[in-house]
Amino acid sequence: MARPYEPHSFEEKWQSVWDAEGLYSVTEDPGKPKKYVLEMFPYPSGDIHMGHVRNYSIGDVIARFSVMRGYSVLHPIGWDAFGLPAENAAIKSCTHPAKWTYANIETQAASFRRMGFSYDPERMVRSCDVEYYRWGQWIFLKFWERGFVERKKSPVNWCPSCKTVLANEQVIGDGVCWRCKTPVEKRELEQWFFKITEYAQELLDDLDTLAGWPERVKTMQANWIGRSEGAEVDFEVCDAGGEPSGETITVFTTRPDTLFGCSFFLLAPEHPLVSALVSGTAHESDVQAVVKAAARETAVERASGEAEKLGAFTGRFVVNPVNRQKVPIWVSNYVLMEYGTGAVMAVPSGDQRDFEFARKYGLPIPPVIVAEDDSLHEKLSGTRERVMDDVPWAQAYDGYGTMVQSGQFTGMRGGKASEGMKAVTEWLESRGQGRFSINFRLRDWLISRQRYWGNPIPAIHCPVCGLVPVPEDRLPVVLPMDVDITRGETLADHPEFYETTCPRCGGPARRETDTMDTFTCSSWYYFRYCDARNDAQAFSRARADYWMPVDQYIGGIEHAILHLLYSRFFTKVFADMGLAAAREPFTNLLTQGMVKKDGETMSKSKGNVVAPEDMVAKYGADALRAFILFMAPPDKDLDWNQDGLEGMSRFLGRLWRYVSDVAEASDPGPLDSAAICDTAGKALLRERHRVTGKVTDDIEAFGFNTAISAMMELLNAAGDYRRDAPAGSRSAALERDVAETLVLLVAPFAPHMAEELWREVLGHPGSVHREPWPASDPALAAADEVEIAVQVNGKVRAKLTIAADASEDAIREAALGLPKVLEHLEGLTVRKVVVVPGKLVSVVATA
RNA sequence: GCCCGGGUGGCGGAAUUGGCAGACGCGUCGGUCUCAAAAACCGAUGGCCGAAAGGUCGUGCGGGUUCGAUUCCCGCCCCGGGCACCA
Repeated sequence: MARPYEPHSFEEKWQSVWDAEGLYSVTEDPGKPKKYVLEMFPYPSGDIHMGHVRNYSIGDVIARFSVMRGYSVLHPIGWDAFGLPAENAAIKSCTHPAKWTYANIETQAASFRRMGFSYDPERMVRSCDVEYYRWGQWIFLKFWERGFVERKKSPVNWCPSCKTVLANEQVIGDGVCWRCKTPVEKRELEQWFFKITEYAQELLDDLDTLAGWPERVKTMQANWIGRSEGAEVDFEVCDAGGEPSGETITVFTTRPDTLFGCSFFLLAPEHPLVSALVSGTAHESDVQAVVKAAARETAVERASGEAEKLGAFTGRFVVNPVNRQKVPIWVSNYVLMEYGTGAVMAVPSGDQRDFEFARKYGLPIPPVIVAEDDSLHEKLSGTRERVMDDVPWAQAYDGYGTMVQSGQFTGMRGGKASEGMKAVTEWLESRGQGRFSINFRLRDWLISRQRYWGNPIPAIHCPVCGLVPVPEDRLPVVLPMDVDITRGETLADHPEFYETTCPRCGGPARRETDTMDTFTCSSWYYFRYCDARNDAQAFSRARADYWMPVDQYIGGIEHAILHLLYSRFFTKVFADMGLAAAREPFTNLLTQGMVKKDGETMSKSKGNVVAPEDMVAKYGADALRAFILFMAPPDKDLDWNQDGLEGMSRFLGRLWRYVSDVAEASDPGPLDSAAICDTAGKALLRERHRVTGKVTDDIEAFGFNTAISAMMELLNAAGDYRRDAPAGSRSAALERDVAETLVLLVAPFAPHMAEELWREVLGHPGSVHREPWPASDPALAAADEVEIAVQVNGKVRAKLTIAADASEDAIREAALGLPKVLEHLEGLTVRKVVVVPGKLVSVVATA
């Protein structure tokens, strides 16, 4: 009597065997094509959740499938182990972040192992290990050497809850911290930056090369980089007496074609010139009021665009270079110091914000671009001088149209990237008062953090020499373990750490006490995996060039900008440093959807967490893995439902029983397909080849749910054959072939059961996971007879069974001869017959 | 406001160079087995009308193209996500 399907009797056994056999250890193999399959490495939060199960199950199927398809597969795992939660947990439970982190890694790794994921154990990295982070420091120094590191004072985002600054990318939604969702504050601080803006253009351009990325991720990155084409225009400032002073303020504009419509000029409240312009004048108090009001606005208000537009006149003027007209300088809160130059030429007829501001403060709104169908078009067409100072419009017009009241440019076509835009810019350029310019929204990456549990920035502040890098041969700067985090201490509270001497002059100096953003650790870990135990280099070029780029990257959409943009930047700098050839890190990207419960994200606070461990305890890892992939396509959100898991367990049990039953007969030897002549046998043989082909195609297209459906169909067909075909006529060789095929197909999804069946039940000596993927013969997959639907006037009236290779004429004739069809054609004349071979016949008839 | 993604049975979902809507699974109902239950197996299962044969409606809504539309086009509605005073 065959054993029942009891996953707990063998799942952990095989995990040990696989480890002992070194099944997942991989080295560079020039004889095979390589494939680098990578899931985003996890933060060791302690317990695994369904999102992990889903993410890593997807990767594991792709990795195992790729091995069976003959690739040399790199499939590593590691831990993104620095970060704030460890500090918070340490404070809460009076322990050390390191202790908490390493303990979590241990439990989480055990859970991953219990899921049966196929990771190369020799490549595991932990970003909080000095063997790893020392190379992060080395990279920092190399970036510094090449001019990509900068320490500067600027308005930065401060999270009051995390008590540290954040990069722009880490402020999400309505101006809240990406990690704790607290509204961030602006502070003027001196901080460390990576000059990611130097790569803005390439980061944007190369999105076009990423054919294997979801369109929306590329769109989000493109929007984030925010390239604008336009011009810089120099405006001469008038002195207090209203006479041109020779000094200029430059603005960036995407619409130089509207320059003749500039009726006022704006400065951001934080603009350094503001106080100089108004100090001691009658306008000072009004302007200061606006500046103070702007400073009080929270990031949330300002970012949402809901803050009311406030402004005050400075009493001063600039000269519009195209018409020498004097326009008043105002200060307003809707001008951002961070974008462009912090100064704006306001064209209220062409920009909605300027329009609203002009209406509020009674400033002129001279039209300069009018649409052909606008009532003003006829009135102003060809008018060079300004004759009209207001518009009968309810809002600004920013579309294309004819330039009016625009001097020698009048009559040209205006609008974005228009003829007029080019002509005005060229004219300015010829006079040295402007130039074509490109502006990016992307800011430099702020990488310093005022936190303890991170990678120390290898820099020294010397009162004599200034900022001095820690010399390469003195790396690593080791993170001291005796900082008392339970009292909220950071490195800045630890003189033993920061008191040092200057490497350049030898005098007393202070070591930098900020640590690096954890996103710096995750920006290059996939390079380290290629050569994880190298203690002389971050990684060797040869190994990196063998494995990189990652062929398939899998992770959450929440990193659409953050981690994925930073990693692309690192990879480009590495390439320019000659460290590796790849200019893009991830060739194909799969962003998996969230796992929810009753439409909500699972969280402890909502009390709706379904623990994967409980599911494994009840149904085994195989059922859980297969089920979470069966529930929905990987990129879609899914709602957890335990009943379905039970169903998956049933399917695996049926498969187990089928293979066990078939294996009871002695091995009949290889199948001769040509020997299968009976209808039932041929049908099963066809199904075996059809399904094999479909599972192969589906896995390649990430259609894991339909791949599993197809296996179910094959098992159903095999069961029907076993049940319905007369005992004497059944082919043992066919059944054996179908059983083995099913085991091979299911191996990436349910690796333990497949292994138990393969080795113990079917009696093969080696691992199923080293077997070649089963082949599908399209000739055998094709049916020799097909059923065709016959429609009369658009409605299916009959079915026709006919040879698959029947000619169109034969199909037409057979269809028109069917009794049902004749019945529906009675009294009608056939006007047209459409034949789609293999699909249907459509008869059109009228009275 | 702008940009993506989505809307298909009781549920998850399947089907797209336009060709039989609802594969596969869950659930439900009925049956076999059992003293009984569980497990397992078999069968039915979009709505409406009908005893049945069959008919008819049906892929968010309204139009259009076509022999034929879940699929293509036009105009909307709803849900989810991203961006948002970016000059």
